[in-house]
Amino acid sequence: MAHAHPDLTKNQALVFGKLSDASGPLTAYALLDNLRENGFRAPLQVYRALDKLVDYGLVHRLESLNAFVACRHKGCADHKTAAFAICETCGNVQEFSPDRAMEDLLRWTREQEFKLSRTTIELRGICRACSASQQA
Amino acid sequence: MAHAHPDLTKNQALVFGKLSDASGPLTAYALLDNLRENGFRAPLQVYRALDKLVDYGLVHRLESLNAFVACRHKGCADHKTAAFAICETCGNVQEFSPDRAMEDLLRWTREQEFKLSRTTIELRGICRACSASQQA
DNA sequence: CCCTGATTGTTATATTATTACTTAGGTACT
DNA sequence: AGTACCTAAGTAATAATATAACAATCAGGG
Repeated sequence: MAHAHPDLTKNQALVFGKLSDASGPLTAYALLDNLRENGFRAPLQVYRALDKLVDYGLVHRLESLNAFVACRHKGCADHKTAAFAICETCGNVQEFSPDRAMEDLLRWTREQEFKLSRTTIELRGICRACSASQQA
Repeated sequence: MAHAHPDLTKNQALVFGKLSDASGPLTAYALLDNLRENGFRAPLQVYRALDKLVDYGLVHRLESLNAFVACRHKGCADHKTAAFAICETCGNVQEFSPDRAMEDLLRWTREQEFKLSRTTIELRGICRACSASQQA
């Protein structure tokens, strides 16, 4: 996990731990409930930690779910080109790196002289496993 | 505006009208406030209309803003490949159609056998006009 | 007329996120 | 030690976004 980021504070480490252990995305309030036994009492404790973790590139926000996932994608802190495929049946999220697509988007931003700060790419649909089990 | 969609109901037409007249994205509650003089009283009136309009492809939801824009992109109801560049300084939103990028994403979905239902592509940054005026 | 289905209206509530202010901990300098 | 400064953390209140549940209305077909 050789990411370039400062040491995490106590709350950041707790939130990152929960997200890393989770099998899928968690909402801020799900994190809060999971962390009450660790002394969390208020939403802001979660949101503040999430802000930093997203800054550091350790966590991604899924805009279309209002939820958060730990980054599984080596090096994504570097180039910020993560995309997500979200299964609407099982809720699983797969992170991938659509390099060609990003090239095209970057070409557009250069042509338009748009100074890109971040990119959201989220695909919604049904994953292979769910399609397979559905067609029974 | 030759889109293929059923006739709009009264509320749908009101909401679509406001969005078409607007210079940028509007939130559901901004729409509600704008439509009080037209008899709107409750959020659901807006949300229900928006659901249909998004279905019909007349309106896009901007996930990263929790806001909605009328579609400016001819034919987007057909292939659902709209992308948005959102200026964080002036709030303007530009819709475009990143065909190459979508090809790459579709290739990925085929490889993964992921049944795509919808795609969100949103770029955040600073538009040309705002960069130009900033550097004064 | 009566049934049906779609739309709309209304109230209440759930979910997500932020503002404002306070308290605590560390570091650097004197 | 003292204090000035900065970051993190705690707390309370509230704002902003979205949905559930149910009642009323309206149009068309038999």
